[in-house]
Amino acid sequence: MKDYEELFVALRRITRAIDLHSKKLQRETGLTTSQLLVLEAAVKLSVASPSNIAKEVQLSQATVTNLVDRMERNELILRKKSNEDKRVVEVHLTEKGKKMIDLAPEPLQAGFLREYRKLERWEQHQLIGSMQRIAVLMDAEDIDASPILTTGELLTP
Amino acid sequence: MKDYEELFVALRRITRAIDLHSKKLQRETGLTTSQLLVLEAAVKLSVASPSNIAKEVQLSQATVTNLVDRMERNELILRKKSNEDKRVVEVHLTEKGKKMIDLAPEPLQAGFLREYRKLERWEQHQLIGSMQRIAVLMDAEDIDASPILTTGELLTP
DNA sequence: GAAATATAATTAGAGGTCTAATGATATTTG
DNA sequence: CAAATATCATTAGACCTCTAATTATATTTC
Repeated sequence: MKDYEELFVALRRITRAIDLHSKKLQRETGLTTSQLLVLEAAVKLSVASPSNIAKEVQLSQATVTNLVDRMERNELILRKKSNEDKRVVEVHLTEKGKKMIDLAPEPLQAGFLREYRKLERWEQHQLIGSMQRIAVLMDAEDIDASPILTTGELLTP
Repeated sequence: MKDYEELFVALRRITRAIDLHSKKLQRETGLTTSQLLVLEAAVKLSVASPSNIAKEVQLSQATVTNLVDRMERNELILRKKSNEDKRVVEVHLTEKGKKMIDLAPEPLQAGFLREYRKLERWEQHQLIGSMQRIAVLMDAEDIDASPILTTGELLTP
């Protein structure tokens, strides 16, 4: 039993729960969690370009392009080239997109939120603090990350 | 600003950090985190069938089949039909697979583990406790999850 | 023992996510 | 101004993940 195993298992359970919720959201509303976040970011940002959205929601630019593609196909947003800078694409919500954002449920499980809101303020803060602490530790660069495998023969080309 | 937003952001950062680490692992060793977990489960379980592995690592059976496919292609494992029950497939490690499991790094960032191990025992337990609490809340059924959208017109067919 | 039901695994299809390569514009510099 | 360099977006190619449908084999039941 590795020393971090409990933590790892809990992390995986959470990750999976979030993913499953996203899929459920999609079945019920047609929008996944990521799409909803991008939609919200597009409203919030004064210049809703893919790169700005990517920064806002913490995804790569390529992933945002992918999500925007799908939402454009579903007529939730429109792409428009910027006049100032022709490299830049502006993402605009359609009427349908605006309706969607009003109607869409929260990106976290209703059951979870209900329970979370029952907690004392200090308990909520403790949870947030713990998660942020882990997030910071994980974001940190893997400074001493020298490749462990150097045999070559085991690597997939 | 929604009341749970900080928590949500931290969760997303963690999820992403884990994913990025998995991709880095793959570049360096050819194995993703999920593949490594499946490999370890196959060693650990007395009957290493896809369904048992799925239970062990908390993934769907279909996902495990997918991972096993890839690892079979990379000659890390072999499939063998069970003699007792012809529906059952047994996953066996090849020599290459065994070597791999010995050499593979931990499924969490080295930097994270180093910092984590520096924490006092009670701090580690607090982190684990918080994570488990969140995991439990999220796993719980969405009991009152009535579809919020019922207009139909907004649904993707 | 044959029909109905159940279980194991796989396949099909849809998303999500990333990096690396490419294409289109802008900006900088000799 | 023209060439070199930057930046923004998209495309290509991998992999992960899921649910629903399908296939093969077991088990149950009449």
